[in-house]
Amino acid sequence: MGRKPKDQEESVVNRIEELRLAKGISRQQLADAVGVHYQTVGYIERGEYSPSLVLALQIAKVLGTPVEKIFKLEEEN
Amino acid sequence: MGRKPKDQEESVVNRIEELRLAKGISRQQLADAVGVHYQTVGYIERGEYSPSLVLALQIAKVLGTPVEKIFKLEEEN
DNA sequence: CAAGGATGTTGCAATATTGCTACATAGCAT
DNA sequence: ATGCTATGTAGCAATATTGCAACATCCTTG
Repeated sequence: MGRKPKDQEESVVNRIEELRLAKGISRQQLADAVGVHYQTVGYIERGEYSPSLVLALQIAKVLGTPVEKIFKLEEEN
Repeated sequence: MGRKPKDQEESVVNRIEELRLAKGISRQQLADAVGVHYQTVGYIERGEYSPSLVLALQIAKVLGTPVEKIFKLEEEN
């Protein structure tokens, strides 16, 4: 599928790289664990994409951390 | 924007209607609170769409319930 | 019977997300 | 230097998500 990662209103920040490194796994391993491409993980870590809910739930499960602790909304209040 | 709600691998179930009614608010009110269309809330409640992560986080915030308690992955294990 | 609110459903357009391929760099080992 | 791994970056195609308009039904309430 696909397109190129682009703009998108700068809506979510995440701590997945930090948590991933704490578990000592690579992007490729995390990608395999949740069933996506390693580039997709990269785009999400850099904040170029905010993931779908399913993907976010799977990542949270693998990292053993609740969704709200990993992803935080910006432009709050 | 748009297209029509379609297939999509049946991936997530949710309890947002239950929680919304418990708060006594309509779809329109929930939609206003999170900044989407009321039809969008309908599609999500019926499971025709799984929302984006941002929308899921906003809904969870409005309903005062963590994301994992509202949305559950299917086809687990 | 109006009139209105909440909801369901369909259609089309615009944008976001993902898969996948290909190429680049840097580091670390052999 | 050659290889391998991890990562960044770009493009294209396919699909998912959202906005929005128009219509419907079902329930109230006047």
